[in-house]
Amino acid sequence: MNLRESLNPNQLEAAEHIDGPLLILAGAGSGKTRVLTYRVAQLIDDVGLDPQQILALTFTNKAAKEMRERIDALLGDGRAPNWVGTFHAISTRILRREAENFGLNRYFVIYDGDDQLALIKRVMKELNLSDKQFAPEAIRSYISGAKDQLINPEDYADRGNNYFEQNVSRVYTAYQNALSDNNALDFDDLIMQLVVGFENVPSLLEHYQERFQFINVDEYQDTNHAQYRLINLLAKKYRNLCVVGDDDQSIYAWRGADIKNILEFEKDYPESKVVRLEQNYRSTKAILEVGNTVIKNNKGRTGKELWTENPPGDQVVVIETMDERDEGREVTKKIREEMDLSNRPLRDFTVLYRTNAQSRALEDELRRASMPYVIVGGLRFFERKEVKDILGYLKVIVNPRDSVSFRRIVNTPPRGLGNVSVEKIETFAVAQGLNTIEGLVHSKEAGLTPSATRSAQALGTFLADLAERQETVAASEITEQVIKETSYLRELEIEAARSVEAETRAQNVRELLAAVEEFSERTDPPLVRVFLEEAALVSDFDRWDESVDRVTLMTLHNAKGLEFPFVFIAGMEDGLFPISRAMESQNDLEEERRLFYVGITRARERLYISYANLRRRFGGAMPGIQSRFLSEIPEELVEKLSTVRHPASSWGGGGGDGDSFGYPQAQPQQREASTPFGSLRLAEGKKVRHPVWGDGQIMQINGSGSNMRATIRFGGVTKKVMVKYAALETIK
DNA sequence: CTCTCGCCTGTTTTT
DNA sequence: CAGGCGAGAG
Repeated sequence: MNLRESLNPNQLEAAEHIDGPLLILAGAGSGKTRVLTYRVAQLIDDVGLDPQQILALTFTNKAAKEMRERIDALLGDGRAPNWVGTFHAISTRILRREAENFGLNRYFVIYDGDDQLALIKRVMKELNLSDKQFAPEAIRSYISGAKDQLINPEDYADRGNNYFEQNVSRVYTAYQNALSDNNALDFDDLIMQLVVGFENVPSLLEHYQERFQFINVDEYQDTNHAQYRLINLLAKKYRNLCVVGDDDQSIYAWRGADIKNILEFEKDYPESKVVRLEQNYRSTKAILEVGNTVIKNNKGRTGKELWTENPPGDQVVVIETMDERDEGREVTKKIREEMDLSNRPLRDFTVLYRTNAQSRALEDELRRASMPYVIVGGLRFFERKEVKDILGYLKVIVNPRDSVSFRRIVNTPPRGLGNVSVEKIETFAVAQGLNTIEGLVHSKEAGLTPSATRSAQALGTFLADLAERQETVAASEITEQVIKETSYLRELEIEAARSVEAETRAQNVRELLAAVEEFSERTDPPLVRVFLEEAALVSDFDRWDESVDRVTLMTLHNAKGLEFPFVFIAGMEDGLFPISRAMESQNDLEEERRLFYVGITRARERLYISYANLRRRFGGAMPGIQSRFLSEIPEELVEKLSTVRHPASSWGGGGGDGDSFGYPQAQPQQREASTPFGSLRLAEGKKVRHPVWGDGQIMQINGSGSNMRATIRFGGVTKKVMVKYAALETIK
């Protein structure tokens, strides 16, 4: 392995740094994975470190896998470190190993967002909190936020809270107890419990500090406080901590990521070395310049300016389209053109968008054009109803205390065990100190109707039998038995004859079966609980096989860390991107801009950006006004295309109010304004009442959502108002 | 107890 | 438009 030949001077400086903290500020496409892998390989090969002393943390399994493989390839002798994984996977691994020391049961199950919500709803019911008054989803996100901040229920209760938070606090306390009763941890717990555990048991922390003398963290700008703390604890003793990140690509503030972690790294580790990687190896000069100019509009960044020796490349293409279908057609057309022009495979193309819902129209058009595609993300495979149903059985088998899964499966498919019976069984089980399976088996004593008793006992026996055999039998066999016994697949297949959805669901079940079989073949021993672990921690993104030749569709968030020769960013409209909720605060808007930056910098050769003048959402239509971000792109770097017929005079001229991109904006009849008082539908010509100026007529509307401005004539005077602040009401 | 119908409401992003 | 939820019938 020759570092000198493979790396540029800055990369080399980072890769050769051995002792002490290291911060690598790595711009998009600057080869950070390369540096990271070389560094680790070097630590092992040249410095002679035991690979097991190295810990490497990533955010996706895919990134972890890639890193492991690349290190392996460099070393070429199978000595690659074993502790390379996502925060969640590594934490889980330690938690299970040390469960007894942390006061946990090592067979805990992992609850995803769905399970969390189900449990929260139940807890709320027990507390007599109306889910109308307090949205369970909102409570869930508050609790999740608290855990990201390492705030436990007691601390949460002690903070000066408002009324809503006081109720969150009650739920949080009860929810946490319920989790423990269920022997379950939610996603956020995986990190938090480990931190808490380490803090409570110093000897254990010390053990792991000794074990992991060299720690690497990828995407450091995305760490939240709990993750930060975890790293901090582990690295405290030897301070051999290498973090890599890019503050310009921080796009997860909404889930607790704290950009301060990277900005203040040097404060935390004053002796640290800082290396900047600013040479970009990925994109053309044009693309990079577009990215640079856009991101410059953000304040509060460490300030990098990427450069490249790559060719200048083509202008960025901005396409105006009529509506989302037209946009889909246009994207398809451009892909075909590029393919024909330079003989490119489909896998060279990706279409990125802000919200998952946008994939639909794109899919329709791709399908119509018979262009194979794959959607990465969206509703995750392991979160689909039918898949979760089957997994629910497995979860109960592994952990019969899991009442969330128990409730899910006890009457799925219907077996005559309704609410009344289930509650009787549960009350009985709790009173007798039995788990759910035992409760079923002994349900004769629970006071059910005779037919319900029979049903419950049959289910109980079935589950107990599988639970008993789970250590000796492959996960695939257990899953097959569940599917057979419940007739789950058979029912779906019968239904599939007349319903397309049923066919899809049947396929998902078959795919699950295939996944368990694949797992059972490659794992030894192929235990159910290990399979469940994988299912819980593997995202759809990780399952994506990029070697198959097809167009990739995904959200901009999912695209981070990837690159494609041809990138399309669709739905470039105000209110959609930037998303309306983010348009009011500077911070949120800057995060949206970073997201745009991430999108731009995915492209190697060619970047297409499109927007639609009309976008159907829900039932109705929303006018599409081109995104404010478009005006931040220097005109000379842009080639404008449009499928919309314009009067010749409208072209290229500074149309109207100056914030336009040179296109005449669509003038649809109605636009929706969001105001603190709710949404308001306005249209030009409509009459409105203003609290100060009285009645008037709308002459012109600019912007949309919370940014809508209207020009209104009140008698003789014309006023421009910000709809959000004007407290208008419509009148006949 | 189960199923179906119709109403309501909601789309940001995810480990 | 779709998925969730409550009410009411069988």
